[in-house]
Amino acid sequence: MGITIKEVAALAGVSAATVSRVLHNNSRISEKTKVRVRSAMEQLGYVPNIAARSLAGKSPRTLGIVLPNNSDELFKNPFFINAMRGISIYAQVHGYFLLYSFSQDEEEEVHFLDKYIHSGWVAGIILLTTRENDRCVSFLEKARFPFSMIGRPENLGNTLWVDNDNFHAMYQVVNHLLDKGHRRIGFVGGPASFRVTKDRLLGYRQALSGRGIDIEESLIFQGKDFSEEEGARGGRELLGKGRMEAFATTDDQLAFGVMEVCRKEGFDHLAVTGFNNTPRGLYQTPTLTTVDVQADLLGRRAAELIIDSLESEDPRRDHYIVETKLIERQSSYRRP
Amino acid sequence: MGITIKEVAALAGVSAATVSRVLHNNSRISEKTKVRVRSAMEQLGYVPNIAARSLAGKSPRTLGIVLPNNSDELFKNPFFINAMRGISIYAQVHGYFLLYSFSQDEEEEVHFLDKYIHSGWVAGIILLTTRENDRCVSFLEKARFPFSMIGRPENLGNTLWVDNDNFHAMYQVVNHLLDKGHRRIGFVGGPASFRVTKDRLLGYRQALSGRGIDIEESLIFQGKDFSEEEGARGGRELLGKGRMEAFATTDDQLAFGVMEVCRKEGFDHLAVTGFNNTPRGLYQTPTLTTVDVQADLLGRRAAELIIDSLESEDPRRDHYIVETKLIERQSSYRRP
DNA sequence: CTGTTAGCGCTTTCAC
DNA sequence: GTGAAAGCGCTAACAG
Repeated sequence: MGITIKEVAALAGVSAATVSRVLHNNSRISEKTKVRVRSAMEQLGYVPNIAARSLAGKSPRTLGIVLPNNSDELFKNPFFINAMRGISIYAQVHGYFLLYSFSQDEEEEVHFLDKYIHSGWVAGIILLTTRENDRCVSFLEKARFPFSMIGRPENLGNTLWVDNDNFHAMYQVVNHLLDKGHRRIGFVGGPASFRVTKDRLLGYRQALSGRGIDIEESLIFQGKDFSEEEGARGGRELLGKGRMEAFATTDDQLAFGVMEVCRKEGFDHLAVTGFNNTPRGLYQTPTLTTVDVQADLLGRRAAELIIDSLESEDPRRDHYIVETKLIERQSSYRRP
Repeated sequence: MGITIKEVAALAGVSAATVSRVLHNNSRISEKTKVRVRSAMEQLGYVPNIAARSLAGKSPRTLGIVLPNNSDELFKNPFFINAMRGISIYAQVHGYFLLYSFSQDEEEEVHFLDKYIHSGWVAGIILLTTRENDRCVSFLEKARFPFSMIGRPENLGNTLWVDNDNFHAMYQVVNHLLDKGHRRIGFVGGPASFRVTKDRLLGYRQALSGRGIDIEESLIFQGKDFSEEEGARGGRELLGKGRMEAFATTDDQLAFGVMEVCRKEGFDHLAVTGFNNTPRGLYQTPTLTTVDVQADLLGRRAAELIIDSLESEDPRRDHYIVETKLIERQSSYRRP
């Protein structure tokens, strides 16, 4: 397999225990031996055997990540891969490995978590999405296993989380639409059970009432998922409610669906906005105004939270709010 | 952490060794005890500690995957995430965990492999891409560490690999273009050092000469990478070579670049084809004819090869050729 | 068929 | 400051 601690010890002329101490930067070890041991490790290309370390009671320095597999959202939306990359960057610097798996549904997710936890393979978990009454969250809390999550938890106990200010993001979007002169603005969101949907809906409501505009409940559509099809369904439904001016959606896929319907029905001048800044938005006509949620930064922060909490006894923070960026493109502007 | 083998043994009234034997389906163990042990495991919710198992000389049942981080190809092209999912599906069934990391460049890739190997954390590696004189391949071969790869290796010793028939795929594309009546067809490829580029170029050559068409070397462009910008550069260059009719590219991103240039220069009737079937191709005008390489199946097969070789002494196969699918859309048809 | 025992590589008391 | 020794949970001879 590889060089063991004993071989390093032999070359450096010390005991295995000493090598282990050098490895962990133990304070009471002479500079001289430190140097000697380090050069021995260097020479032999020593890499600690993680299994042994983990067995001996140390953290395996590995994080588990569960990816959803439902829908093709995963592939059309670079959110997850970006988040994974963000996680990877921080994990790398801190010497953590990353384990992943795709799951079909919530039950399977919990199943994976169970395996992760009891296998002794991982020190902590990162959850990339959050539902209402998320079984993963409750499972991890019950097991008292360290984790951090993207998305704000229902009741923040000691939970580590990172999220956008979804309320504010949508508030900003709707105000942007209002600034551009649109008044009768519909809301096309994903499942009502998702916290993001709720927060964004709230932002929508506040933005309108903040400008003294009455909210028409019939202009609020919440789909079964975040797909283009649901977007189309929502768009069609709202177009049936009389003269529309704009659609604030909670996802680019939904927005694409709405745009498609508008095109077909001859309303291609209506404003539409999305969320997530997927590449395709750039190639629509008109180009899609959207919100960049900074998935990589969300991932990085989530990694930061869990790793810091694993490493230090009194971690400095338990959450981060990651800024969103409104990407103003053509689709939100007033067009003839 | 969790239930240990001893606790299971105690409950079942046997020794730890027996439990271990049941775990591994050892033949000479009585049905009765098997049942008893299994129910004990069930009751306690026993999950083997992988670190201990791995330390005791068993395979850690974990695979390492190195993802490229260069360029944003990773995010625009769902190839990798699809391949990862394919891998995950097979790995899951066979009880394998998956480790991943993103790397900046070849050097870092090798660095990761080194860590993977010597950490004792992984039993095998899957490489998702292959360059010419790939340092990862040579590194793994030298270390005699089990791996499988997507892409055909330079010299297939015992290497496990899976690939499309890239020659045939491009051969098919070019014949399709010829069938549609195009004659003066340019080639816009990625870096010449990649095997895929070579194979596809060969397919291009063969298809033309097979129809008795002279190959103009000046119509062959090979870019620095697979980006849209390089595609545009290639497109511009070829448009300077006189009247073109079609462009066979080796990647959708390249194709998008070519289409953009054609549009700008007033040649939007020229045919263009891509590779990889990225979602954006559907939303181009005209919609992009492309080749689906079945990334998920490539991944699944790669996992199959490495896991099978790890599990059995005489694995049945050392490679798979995964079929490609020509997706005929508007961009390859003759337009006024 | 099943139990006993040694040992995988590392960390961690406990001595010195 | 450093070494010796025990032990983490599991597997694999070796006995019986």
